[in-house]
Amino acid sequence: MTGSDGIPAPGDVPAEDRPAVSVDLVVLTILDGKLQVLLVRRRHEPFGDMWALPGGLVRLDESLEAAARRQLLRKTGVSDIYLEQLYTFGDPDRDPRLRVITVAYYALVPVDAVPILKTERTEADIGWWPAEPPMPLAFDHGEIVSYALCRLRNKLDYTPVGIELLPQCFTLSELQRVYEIIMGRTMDKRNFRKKIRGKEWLERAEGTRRDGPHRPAQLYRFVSRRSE
Amino acid sequence: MTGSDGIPAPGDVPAEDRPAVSVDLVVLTILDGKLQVLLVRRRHEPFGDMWALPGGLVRLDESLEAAARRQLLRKTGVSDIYLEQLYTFGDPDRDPRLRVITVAYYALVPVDAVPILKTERTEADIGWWPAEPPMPLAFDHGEIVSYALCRLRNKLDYTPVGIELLPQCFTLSELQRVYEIIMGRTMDKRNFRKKIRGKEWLERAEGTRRDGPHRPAQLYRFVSRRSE
DNA sequence: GCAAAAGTGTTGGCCTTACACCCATGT
DNA sequence: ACATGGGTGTAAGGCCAACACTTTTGC
Repeated sequence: MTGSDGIPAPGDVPAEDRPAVSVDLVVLTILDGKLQVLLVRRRHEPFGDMWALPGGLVRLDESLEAAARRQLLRKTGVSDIYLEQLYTFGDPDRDPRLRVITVAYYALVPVDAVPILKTERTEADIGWWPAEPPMPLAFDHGEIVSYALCRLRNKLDYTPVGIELLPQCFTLSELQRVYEIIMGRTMDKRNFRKKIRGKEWLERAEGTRRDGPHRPAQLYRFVSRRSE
Repeated sequence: MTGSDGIPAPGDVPAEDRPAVSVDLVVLTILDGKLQVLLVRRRHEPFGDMWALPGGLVRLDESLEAAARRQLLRKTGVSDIYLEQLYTFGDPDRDPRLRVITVAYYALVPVDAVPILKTERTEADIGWWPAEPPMPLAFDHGEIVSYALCRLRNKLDYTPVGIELLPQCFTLSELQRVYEIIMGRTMDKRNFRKKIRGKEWLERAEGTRRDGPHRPAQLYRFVSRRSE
């Protein structure tokens, strides 16, 4: 069956003329005062021994987001996390073996929510690497990471994205540090507090954090988050 | 060859286990004082006789954007137009026949740049339809159109998107009308002019437009656009 | 008592909004 | 002359950036 306009219906295209479709994940966290991205080491050609984004092929019966969550769970053990579709990269030459179109997602995880990866990476084949400056990655994954960082920064202007990088309770200074790390610049403490106090997504939690020879800090919490 | 993590390399997946990949286009214009979207009438099941977004399968050797431009050229005869990737829709059930993942793009065209479509649609199988209120469309195309409108409105806040809907020379009133139509609300003439005058992407053109029993309007132009 | 981070207000500039009248032309 | 859209300024309020000192604790 062919459309009246000469365009074949999808089912008429031989399956071998179809590209493969994958998802790739830019999983970001804050570690050592820097944005870090989760990478896996490739074991095979092409790009053997290079670092790459975690990802994998989309199964025929799962949605794109489900595929992304499956990869995330497999690599990090975390589920129920902030995940957003980023962009779809489909340059015909991005994989030298065959045509692979990849739908990129990005995820933000509090570093202490990823138990497996809290240890230093030694020579394991998965680990956190600084998101900047860009390092050479397999395929077009460097470009995908840049794109994710760009999106994250824009998004921070109008949504409480920093939320996802902190544990349930946190101090305002910790939140400010997250913002500073993402934006790559320092901010004024009073202005920062003025801006975010009054946001509807923030509320005081009970208790304080005392973690040093100084005044304890009031704890805060995000309203209506996972586990509420 | 199988990855050390048990994940098959893309080439190891039988081609028949791959989804089909298409692009769909949300081509928007302003016509009759409304945002209108270009639709084609389906001639076959499923969704026979319903209206749908123009689109088609991605060829193995072309990039996603190239596929989108090819479809755009085929349906409208226009090339060299503003085109942006929107989102990728991949619900397993979005096409009842087989798994089709579609990468949606949106495009903005000045209505008078689409010669074929300036006529009313009669009973042709392609034509402009008001983008709002939403009408029932084939597949998940209604959702895609909503998404495009949402994106367009957000984008208008910080980029001169309205550009793409106007001919090369235009009056400030015409530009304001574009903004009003996109945003769905009226704006104050003096404030509007204050805001956009001083934008670096706008410059006065020579001449005026006199098209009625009233004062002629100064023409403006966008800097560094196609044909410059 | 001192080191270290927590906490707190005011001011000036800029941007956004609201608002009303005269101008140039065609008929 | 009049009808029609083109064109212009000002004042008030809100938002953002700059800026310095006191408080509470552990040692």
